[in-house]
Amino acid sequence: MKLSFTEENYLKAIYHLSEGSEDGVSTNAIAEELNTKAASVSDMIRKLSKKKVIDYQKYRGVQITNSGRKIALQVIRKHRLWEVFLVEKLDFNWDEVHDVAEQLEHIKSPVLISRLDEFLGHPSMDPHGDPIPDENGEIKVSPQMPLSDFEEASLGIVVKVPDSDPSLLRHLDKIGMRLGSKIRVIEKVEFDNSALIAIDQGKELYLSGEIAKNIMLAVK
Amino acid sequence: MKLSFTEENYLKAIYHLSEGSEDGVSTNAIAEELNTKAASVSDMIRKLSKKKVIDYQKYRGVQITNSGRKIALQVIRKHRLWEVFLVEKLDFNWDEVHDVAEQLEHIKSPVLISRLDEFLGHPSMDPHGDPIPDENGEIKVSPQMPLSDFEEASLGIVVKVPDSDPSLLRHLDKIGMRLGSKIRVIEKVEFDNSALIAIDQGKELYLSGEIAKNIMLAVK
DNA sequence: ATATATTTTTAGATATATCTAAATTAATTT
DNA sequence: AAATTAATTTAGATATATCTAAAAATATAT
Repeated sequence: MKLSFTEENYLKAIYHLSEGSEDGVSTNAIAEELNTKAASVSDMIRKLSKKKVIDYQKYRGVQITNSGRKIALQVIRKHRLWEVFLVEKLDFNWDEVHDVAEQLEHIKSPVLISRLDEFLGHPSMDPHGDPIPDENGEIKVSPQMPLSDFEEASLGIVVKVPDSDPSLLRHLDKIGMRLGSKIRVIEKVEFDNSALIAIDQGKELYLSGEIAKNIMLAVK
Repeated sequence: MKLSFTEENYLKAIYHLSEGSEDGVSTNAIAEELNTKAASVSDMIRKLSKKKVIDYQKYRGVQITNSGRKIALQVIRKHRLWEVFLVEKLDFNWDEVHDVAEQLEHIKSPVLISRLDEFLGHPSMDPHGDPIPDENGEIKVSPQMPLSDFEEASLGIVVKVPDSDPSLLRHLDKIGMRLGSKIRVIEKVEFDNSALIAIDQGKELYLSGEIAKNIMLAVK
């Protein structure tokens, strides 16, 4: 199955949007995710449906098929392996890799990715803590929960952060939060869902609810 | 100046075809180089001309401009650096890298290439002996001549081989010829332009004229 | 259950990159 | 210099990926 650059991006978006919910993915949701218009999405949905990578009934949203999921996971695998390469080998910061990986993930080569995987030592996660699917599309997910759902006086380890927002990642750099950081949730502010935390036993600081819900901590 | 994937490929082809000759590059020559039709080339030539990367007068062929040459050389720089990466870091053979590099050369990232260049130790040539232009598009060329032009009983070092023909490269592997190989031209056969040679003081063998004219040897 | 709002699809355009076939221009031969 | 051949361009299609505006279907509110 050969998909174009654009088709791969649609499929990836549909995969991400269908994670953690059984419902079909709506046209509008896809349009928003890809910064395009619902009309364009309708067209593309028809194409992808014809290629059997999604199931689609008019006005009922789409569901990714097994073969579609497999393709999406291979694209995601490539994206995350390239991110590891950029950070580990080329000294990119974690906020600089997303856009470049968005391009690199579409390079077509049967051998390139397996060789890259080997060169990098078969990493299990990318620089933001997202798991890297194996050649068969299998993913190992560790149990985790957003910082915002942790209770007062609880402890956790940062295992995942959003990968596509450089400004958030630079802010995390500034406050010294990285993968593996030990977080103590000291106090939760009901008014705005912000939280007072300490990072690696350091200075205490407030984290907005918006950030807190995007930081995933390991659940033992 | 932003060029599309396809525009970059046209410009690269025009650059290669205009090397070593002052004449304009013909529409047909470009079409053949890119395995497309003259009609398509005519369309693209108009576009590139409007962008001032080539000079063009109807029916008179095209000349690459300074700004066009600069862009072409940056694409070539990327292509060759990626080839070095694939061979040096990912253990690709020299006959496997061309097609992948054709894709990788179009990745747009201001920092990626300078970091890659540094990671690779600022290499001066690619796996086939082609020089890698620097950030300013400067190329250092060593004096060289095709094996076919060497006289009987002369000696030379292999400094360059064609990059885009895997079958030739695999053949060179088989006969043990690589960059740096010492070549002794023992005898030249007038009938078919083949040559009897010895590689690295090894066994003697005949090389067809077709191959001999594609192998570049250093001139003292 | 009817009216209103929202979502989704269709219809019709635009832009890129390609093609074939026909027309035009240039080059070559006699 | 006219005829022939070759090269190049134009005209008109096709396929992809996108858009806006209008129509149709579904969901929500009263």
